[in-house]
Amino acid sequence: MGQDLVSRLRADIVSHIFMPEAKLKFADLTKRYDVGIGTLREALSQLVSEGFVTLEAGKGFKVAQVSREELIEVTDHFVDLEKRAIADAIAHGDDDWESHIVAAHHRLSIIENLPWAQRMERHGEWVQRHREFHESLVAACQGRWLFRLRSMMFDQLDRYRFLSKMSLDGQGKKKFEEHRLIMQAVLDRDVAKATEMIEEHIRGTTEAGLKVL
Amino acid sequence: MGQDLVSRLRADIVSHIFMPEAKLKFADLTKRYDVGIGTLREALSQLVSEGFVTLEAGKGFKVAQVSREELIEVTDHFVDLEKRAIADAIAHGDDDWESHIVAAHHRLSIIENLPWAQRMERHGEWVQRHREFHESLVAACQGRWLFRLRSMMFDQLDRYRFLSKMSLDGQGKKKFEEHRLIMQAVLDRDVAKATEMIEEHIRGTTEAGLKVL
DNA sequence: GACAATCAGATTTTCGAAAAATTTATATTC
DNA sequence: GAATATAAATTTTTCGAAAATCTGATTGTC
Repeated sequence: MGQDLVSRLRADIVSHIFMPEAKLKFADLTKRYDVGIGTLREALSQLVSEGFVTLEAGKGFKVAQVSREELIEVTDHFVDLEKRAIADAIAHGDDDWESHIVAAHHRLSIIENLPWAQRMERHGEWVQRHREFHESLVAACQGRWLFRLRSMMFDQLDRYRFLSKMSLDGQGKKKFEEHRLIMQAVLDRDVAKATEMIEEHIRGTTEAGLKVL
Repeated sequence: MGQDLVSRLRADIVSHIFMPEAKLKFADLTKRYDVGIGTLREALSQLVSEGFVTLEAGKGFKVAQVSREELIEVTDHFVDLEKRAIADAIAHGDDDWESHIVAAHHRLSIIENLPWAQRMERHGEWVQRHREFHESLVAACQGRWLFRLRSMMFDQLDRYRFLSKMSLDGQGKKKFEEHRLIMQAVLDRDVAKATEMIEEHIRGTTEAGLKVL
């Protein structure tokens, strides 16, 4: 399915299998993903609007750059949007929303509790479950564009989260504890605490990323 | 060129040539725009990420809905982002930026000074020049994502601007004067006044749109 | 040697035909 | 007559060949 190809491409860009500014040639990609040129082109042009890929007319597709400046800006936008989305979700969330959060957190904690080496092996899964956990927190957000914009920024941060993975080694346990506390604050419907913790959580990761860039 | 097709499609959606929720069939579109299916698909999938079109797997493309709720939400996001972008642009803009604003305003005023009937005839051009004027105001904005997000919301508002066109009949002169005053405030580097005026300018149009929806 | 023109190879872009899927219409059964 | 199954028609989706474009090397000229 098409949407799945977009996700696979994005995942490969996020995990730096395709390095920033690398050329994305159709000849290579059709082999790697076993799809036709047209299908690929459609997926890539979607990633252009998402900001992961750039397209220069006649010169083809390239992986978008990463930079300190962008990381800082994206972090600021994400923190701002995420706080609002969390508040919105806490205001509107029901029992179903709560139980989905608990479930997503459990799935994430299974990987986060693994020994370091194993956790690294399953980094792709971690990214996925981490995304799902954070998304579950704001799933009850009523503002559709608020949700959309914050998800866009979250996806962008995923690229930098991978970079910070290296300088993050010792911090695994700390991040894990933060996830639990954020969940608790959200379930307690404590907007002030939840937003404050989220901000600290995100900015901490960004700090680590800035060290590598 | 591909990008141009995206613009033409967007313009036709904005101007309600394709009504909200209307099905976008390839058979029709290939004739209308005289391009192949693949090219069309690429353009449409870009409009999906922009939020103008929806895609249900296997069921094809449809024009995205419009609603009071969305208009209100998009307005709020746009006002917020535009104010920040204007402040950013005023902080960084140079002489070149200023002169582009004056030029864009002049081009817009040529159409806005036309008698009502003629102005309506050239509504497509007005939309384009109106976009260019507003974009020129924030062109010096350094935050690339701030610029991007605000442009996204501006494009969304274009859909509703068309709706408000009808209930706007008497207000043409007022809007024209507002554009001049906003330009003046920006050129004076008066952030407080510029942001205040922009907000009033936008919310006024949204009010008109809400009457129709 | 510096610069422009030319050409071959590689890459992107476009297109429409074939395959897959969905919807609509028709027939069959209870 | 309603419900289900079958067939036809419509529409979407995929794919790769052909056209257009770009890149880089080679040749020729000043």
